[in-house]
Amino acid sequence: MTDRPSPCHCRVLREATRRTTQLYDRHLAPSGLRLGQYSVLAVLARAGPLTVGALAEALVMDRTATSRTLLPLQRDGLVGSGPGRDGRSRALELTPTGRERLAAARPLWLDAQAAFETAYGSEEARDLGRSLTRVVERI
Amino acid sequence: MTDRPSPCHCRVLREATRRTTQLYDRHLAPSGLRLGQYSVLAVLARAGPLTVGALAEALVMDRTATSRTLLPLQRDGLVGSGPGRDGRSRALELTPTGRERLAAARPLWLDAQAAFETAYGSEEARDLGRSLTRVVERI
DNA sequence: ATCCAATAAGTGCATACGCACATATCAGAT
DNA sequence: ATCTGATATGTGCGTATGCACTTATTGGAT
Repeated sequence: MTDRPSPCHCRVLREATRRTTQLYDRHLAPSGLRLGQYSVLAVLARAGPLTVGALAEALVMDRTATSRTLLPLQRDGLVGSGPGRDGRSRALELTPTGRERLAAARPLWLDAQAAFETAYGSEEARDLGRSLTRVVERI
Repeated sequence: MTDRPSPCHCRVLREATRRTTQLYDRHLAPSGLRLGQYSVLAVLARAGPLTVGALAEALVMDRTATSRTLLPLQRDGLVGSGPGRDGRSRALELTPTGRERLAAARPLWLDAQAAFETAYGSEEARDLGRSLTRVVERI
């Protein structure tokens, strides 16, 4: 019995993520936000003013990628940046417009979340979430 | 008790995928391949000549995204395309160079796969793979 | 006061991803 | 032979992602 190596963990992660992102993006489309942008706004709404680095850490994202993800959000006036405590850092926070857009998008996100759980199973979804959180902690 | 909605399934998927992709890409770096490119070559090596559409389906990827993912691989001579049975379709297959690169990258991929399993747990990794496969099937 | 390692962020470059739309081809109905 | 709906692919556009490298500040050591 020649042990075949297990299927690529990274590949199946990416495949599941592509499918799931499409589902969420379809639901969020009327809000004009993508899932990634919704996540940024949600973090800023909950965790108050953040530096780029802190936001990146919260999103488990590269700092420079976060920086660029912010560009369209700042361009559209959803996120504003004031001076940080340093001359180095910026303090990012939602604008009033940003709060409105987030509020408008939230029911759509809830729909997407519900659609995922209906299709996949609520229990299983909870377990999957725990498993993925462990991936972030350990990898 | 106000039921807070569960954490965003899509967000945690994306976060885990970002981390994991970085791990695999670091391991694969000496081969000059990214994990996504390695996946393309691996599918073509196993499933013989494929059309763009069939490759996209195998990778659970949008057709047009697949098309563009192929560009650097074709530019670098790792994937070749002959005429398909139709005048419409192309038949994609590995070039000899592509087979060499894939063979060279495979031990690096095995390292990455092993690193993931060591950090995350082999059993848990297998379960996670099954869960993610179900996501692809159901979402 | 000056210098330097550490910190926060931005740039250049390349790949990754998908939607809306356009183009080419084919297979079957007429 | 022709028309038409289906099929296979490509393009324009915009966002997503991260590495290597650079710039600006800062806090402390001298």
